Amino acid sequence: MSDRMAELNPSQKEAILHTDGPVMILAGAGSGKTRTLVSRISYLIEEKRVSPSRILALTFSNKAAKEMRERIASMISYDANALQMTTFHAFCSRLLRSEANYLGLSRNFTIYDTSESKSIVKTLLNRHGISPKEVNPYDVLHFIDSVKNIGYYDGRADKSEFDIDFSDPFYKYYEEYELELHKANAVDFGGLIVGVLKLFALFPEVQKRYQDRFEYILIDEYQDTNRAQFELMKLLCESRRNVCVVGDEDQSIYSWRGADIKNILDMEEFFPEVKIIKLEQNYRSSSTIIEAATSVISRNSLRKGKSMWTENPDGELVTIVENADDRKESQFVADKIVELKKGGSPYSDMAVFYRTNSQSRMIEDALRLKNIPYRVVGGVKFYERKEIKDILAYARLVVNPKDSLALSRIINVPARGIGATSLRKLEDEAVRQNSSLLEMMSHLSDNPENYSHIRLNAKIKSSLKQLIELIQDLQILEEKKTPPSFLFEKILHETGYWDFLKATKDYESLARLDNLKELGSAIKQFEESVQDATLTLFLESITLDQTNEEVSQENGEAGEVSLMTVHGAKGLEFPYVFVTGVEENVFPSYRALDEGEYGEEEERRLFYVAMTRAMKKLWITFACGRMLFGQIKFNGPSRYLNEINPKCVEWTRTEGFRSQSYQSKPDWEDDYSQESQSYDDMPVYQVRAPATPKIEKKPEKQARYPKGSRVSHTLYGEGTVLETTGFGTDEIVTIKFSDGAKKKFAVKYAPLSELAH
DNA sequence: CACCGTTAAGTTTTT
DNA sequence: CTTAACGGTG
Repeated sequence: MSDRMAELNPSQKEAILHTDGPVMILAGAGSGKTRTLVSRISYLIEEKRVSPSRILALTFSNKAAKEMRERIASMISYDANALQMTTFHAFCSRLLRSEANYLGLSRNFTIYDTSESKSIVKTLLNRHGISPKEVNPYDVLHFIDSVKNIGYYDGRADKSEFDIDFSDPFYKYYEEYELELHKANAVDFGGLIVGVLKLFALFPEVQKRYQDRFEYILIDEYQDTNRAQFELMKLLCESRRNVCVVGDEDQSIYSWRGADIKNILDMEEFFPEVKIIKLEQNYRSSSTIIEAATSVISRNSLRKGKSMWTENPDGELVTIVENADDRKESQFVADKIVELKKGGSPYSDMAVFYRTNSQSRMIEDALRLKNIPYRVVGGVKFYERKEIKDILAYARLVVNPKDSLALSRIINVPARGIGATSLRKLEDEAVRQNSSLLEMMSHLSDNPENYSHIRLNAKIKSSLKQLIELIQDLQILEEKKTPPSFLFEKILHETGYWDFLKATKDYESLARLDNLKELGSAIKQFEESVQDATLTLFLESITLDQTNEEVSQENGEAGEVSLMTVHGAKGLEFPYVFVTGVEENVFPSYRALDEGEYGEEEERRLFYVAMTRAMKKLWITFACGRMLFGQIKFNGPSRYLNEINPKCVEWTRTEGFRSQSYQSKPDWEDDYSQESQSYDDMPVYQVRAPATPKIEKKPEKQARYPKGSRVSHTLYGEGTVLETTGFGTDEIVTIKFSDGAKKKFAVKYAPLSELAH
């Protein structure tokens, strides 16, 4: 007991000892949140003698769940496995499987991921004769998703409580979509949560069972929960009200998935007796980094207001590095890593962050060139590869014969002569009969005489029969609890998939064979690590936990540099951090900027998360030109760079700029007095003219760079304008540079300046 | 029905 | 740069 408390500050202790009744812990970045949570759980178990099986800890991400589970295991002597510590989605999935019959599901239901949901929406639209160009499937899917995120489900009694336009044509698609999923014995991500809400509402005795079971409930990453999850929490803790939520509104970065800041604000409304504890002391970062991050986040208006402080030393300045292009940027990062390594720091102390997964490629190239070991966290979409999805579709069909989406995916893979036209005929017939595709097909196969209206040639009929028999064989084996790995091998070979890949002897097919072998070992590994490993559970783990168990070959003491998106970095910390691609339209992303102020604030929180991962030293890099969609774009430095308290940063530039006239360093020193204590009220200084000017310039009738002008370009040097079209923001110029190269630019984006004649 | 090549467009983040 | 979608040919 004394051990556990010795290193904790008073607020942390309070958070641990205040076990009964609702508690909300507002924990700033690096304030020892996980340590506090873990100590709280072990205190409950060891001091308050609460059985581990009666504690439920829900997190948002698998990573967080895993980390907490490991830390708990090392802290308590009890069996940590009895502890329910999972993500909301995994918890709900398991709950729904064991109570499936109540909702008319089978316990082998399939979980559809986003791309599968999208396919369903597409077929629905198609059925209405609507092309994806007329109605964007994403918009429909987004509507459906938001309906579920606020906790609505079809047939809810308190309909009017929900801000949904029930006459919206999209609502009709929602209803059809739900029906379609139900027919397929499938549930999507949102449906997992809402399914439990519905179950509890319809069957109070079931709710009671779970209420009684969990004496203490903890919720981590509370700022990322949506309304549906909030309601789930309420339903679970209703009787005892022993709920502890931990979050930080400044790190809320999932509003696009329905995360609702209201969950933090409403906590007091629903639990008036809630004890609010703030953890504001940061133990992670240097004081300079804290100050830099605070100066950025304080510009957000949507926050409860928390003041972070630290006793840590000042440390080094944050370095902002300007690069000519994304390649130079990656090279800078690689060079710096080499330098740090020479200085004695292990690779595992360093991390490189980026906004989007696609940005990792160039960084990987640069690291590989210098033989720097690295691991990409999250990014690799192993389970999104065609061959993997194909084989898994077979597996899904075996487990859940109603999964018509899976069947239509593999009906002609490998090629069986059943093309789009035949498939359409079969699907139409299944819809007509209101049965699943597989069910209809096996009727057809058994009694072909009843299906003379479907014109299919003999070859197709026989290959259908073969396919159905294979699936039925596999189903029998599956029911007999045959090990998943055996089923996998059988699928791979008896479908002819393996031979079909083997026959095509190109480089790509070889890689696919390798991937399938890897899938095989993943299944083996799953079998060994989970008791009662079924194919259903394996498939579930794939959709719900995409954090591939990266086969990290430990590189002795030095470890590996970690590469990940900023979203993936949440909850982690590293002594040396590089935040890359900090440019307008990248970070903040152009997509978020479309959403206006709300999107801008969310990206700012994301940037704040990125900065606060760093312990000792933080580099923020941006590239002047970046390859995007196969084109070089000039976005200019991110607006957030201007928001960092200039006292905390130093600016540098790497080589590679052709033009000497280009000046980027702000002249802050002049306007920004050293003695100024409060920078919050200071205006935002321009690094240079922003790429997309906020203030509309009065429309110029004349082109800025008429034909024949002499101009200078940051990257390509000096040149002459050959042709000019448009004016104002639409102005396009074609420039011939001194080295003879001709290039076309949008004046709005290109870093051009005029040269005197 | 299968297999090219061409063209157009692009959610960014994750359960 | 990627991928989906389309159109033409065998």
